[in-house]
Amino acid sequence: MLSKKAKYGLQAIIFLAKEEKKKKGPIQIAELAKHEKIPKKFLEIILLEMRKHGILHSKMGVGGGYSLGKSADKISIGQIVRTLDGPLAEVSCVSKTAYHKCDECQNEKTCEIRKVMKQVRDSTARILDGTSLADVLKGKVNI
Amino acid sequence: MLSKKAKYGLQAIIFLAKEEKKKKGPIQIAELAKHEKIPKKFLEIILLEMRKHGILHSKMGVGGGYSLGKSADKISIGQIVRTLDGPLAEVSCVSKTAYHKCDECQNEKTCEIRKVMKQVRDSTARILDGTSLADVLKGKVNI
DNA sequence: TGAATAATCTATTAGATTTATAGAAAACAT
DNA sequence: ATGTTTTCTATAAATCTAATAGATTATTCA
Repeated sequence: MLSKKAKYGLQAIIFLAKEEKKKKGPIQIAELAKHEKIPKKFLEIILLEMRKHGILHSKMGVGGGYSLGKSADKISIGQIVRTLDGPLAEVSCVSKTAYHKCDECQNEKTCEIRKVMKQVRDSTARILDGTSLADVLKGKVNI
Repeated sequence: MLSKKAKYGLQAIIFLAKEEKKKKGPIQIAELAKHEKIPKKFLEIILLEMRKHGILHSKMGVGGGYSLGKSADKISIGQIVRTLDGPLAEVSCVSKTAYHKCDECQNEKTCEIRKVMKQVRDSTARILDGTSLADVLKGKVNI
């Protein structure tokens, strides 16, 4: 399950992307928190984390606030989820961004659990890395 | 990420399925724990949970132990993971087995996060529900 | 230069979840 | 009856999640 952190983060960045389109300047944490009904102090942590990963850009002081760190078609949902919730993989031995051997593992080459979970990771990554914020805004994501 | 519980459970049931093929009788928790290097008391809980879901069968007393609750081709990896770790879905509003509205949600119909996460759930479910223990034993799962 | 604004940093915390462990009770075979 | 094996109840340490509080730093503008 996605954590609240990831959900809040997705809500927030989608809002920022929408505002960006309207050519408004940066949005302040307080406004964002109020609009999306997210606890302000918690949102601070979330935004900061995304900024440190280059997904967002911030500016202090008067007229400051948060805006996208790159164009919406360059930010994938996969990047956002990884930043806030860690690797997509269900077992660390199939993670591309944070590989390490499972402690329980006897033999990675023959592990059948690994094979199944690799399929899951790959299909998840294909979807999440293949969907950008811009796609989401355009409603390009179909059910 | 899969919990240790789910990993241990998968290891254990794969071992049971292999032993079943050899026409041995039921396997005792102690033996299973030793063979798979799983803390015995923790394994008890895990096996019991799978038994209560009909995935495993148990017998008390001398000559007792655990065996599969149905044939290996009728047990999917999806069932096992759901039993031990809960729903596959990343957000509860796209879960088939445990649907409920997200608390943060303003409008489920238009939620773009939901649309992406529904794709992820569906592809994950397709893989995990489409892979049986029998497939795993046959090495039918390809990387 | 100084006041106001807004992000950033440090620290703490309540509560939930995960990963176990201990011991007693119930079921079963011989 | 006795030993074997699962099952139930209870507890606990460690970690993670979600959040809050307060001080600090950077920036703008008058």
